[in-house]
Amino acid sequence: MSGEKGEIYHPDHGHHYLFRDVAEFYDLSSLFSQRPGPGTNSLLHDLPSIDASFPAFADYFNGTSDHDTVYRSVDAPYSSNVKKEALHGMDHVTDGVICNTSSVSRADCGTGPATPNSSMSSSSSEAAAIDDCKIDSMVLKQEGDEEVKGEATTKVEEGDKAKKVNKPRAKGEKRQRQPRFAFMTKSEVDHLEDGYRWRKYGQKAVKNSPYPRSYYRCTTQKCPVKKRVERSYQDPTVVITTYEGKHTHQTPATLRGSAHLLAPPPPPNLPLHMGFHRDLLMSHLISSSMITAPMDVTNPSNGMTMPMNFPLQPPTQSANAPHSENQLTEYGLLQDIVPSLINQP
DNA sequence: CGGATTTGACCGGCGC
DNA sequence: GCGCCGGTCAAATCCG
Repeated sequence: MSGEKGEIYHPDHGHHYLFRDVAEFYDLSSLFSQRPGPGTNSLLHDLPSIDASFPAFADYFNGTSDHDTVYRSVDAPYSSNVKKEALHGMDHVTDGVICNTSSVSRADCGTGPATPNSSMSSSSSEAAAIDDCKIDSMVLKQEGDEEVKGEATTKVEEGDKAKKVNKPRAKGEKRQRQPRFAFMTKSEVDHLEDGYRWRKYGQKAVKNSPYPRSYYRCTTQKCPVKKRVERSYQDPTVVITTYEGKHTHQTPATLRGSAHLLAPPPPPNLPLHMGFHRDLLMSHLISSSMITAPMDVTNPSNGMTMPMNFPLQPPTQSANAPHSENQLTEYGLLQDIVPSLINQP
């Protein structure tokens, strides 16, 4: 494992949680599967910069995960390794995830047809969006879950105040904010295809940013999921996509109008609900992990507000190359990396 | 013509 | 209390 890395960022707290390889990513993603009830999970509560009540990582997409957690904070010095090690005892990463994801990712970012196994590939548009490999990087960003944060939440960040609706509501009734999860993606396209169908319902100018924020709703009936898309004013090449809520349906975008493109169900050894989000995340992860490292470290205005002086593997060759070259080399790198992912123990 | 997008208005929370 | 601002609504418009 070399060179793969990424971040999970908690904007409320201003901390990034780094992972250096895919194994660590899954450890990290496990973090988001921690959905402790009140009074549980004291280990996580002890950690300096992450909320123990994060909803399941996977839940933002299509289901739940069974992972447990390990992570790292950039701000909090890596000395949190102590806790990390303590948390390692909780790990029980699900098997089979990486393998399937990798194949999907390769297909999604390759030039050939997507693998039929991929739920991502089921949407021609999204496949195209990812196929062109405009997505250079990604940061995973957790915005917290007010519903489960409870007392642990002390302050809600700007933009995290999804609380009002114009529809009349019962007296004193507050809108319950759904769990949120945000990606920071280096991409030329604002609205990244993610396998679901979205309807834009609003656009607002963002304070202190020249770029507007767009609001989307999942078009699936009764699905409460929304997402916001905006560009980072610090780095216009970075798109911040924030998901809110949890899809109530299993099948992504292909539900409508493209039944012929529907991917076959995932292999029986994989939970159905793991299909899409895993594919998406990993496709992003893989592309980003190979490309963004040097930029993240050297470019202070790339949309990440945190210093990037974390210990990382040396950049890949593409990492030092200009973006265009990155995009060119990504295919090969991606294909190179896939076997290593598959072979993860 | 139906669905998606645009865009100005409106609502409500929050800070001062 | 007031103004700012994020989020949403909904009519108008666009588009396939």
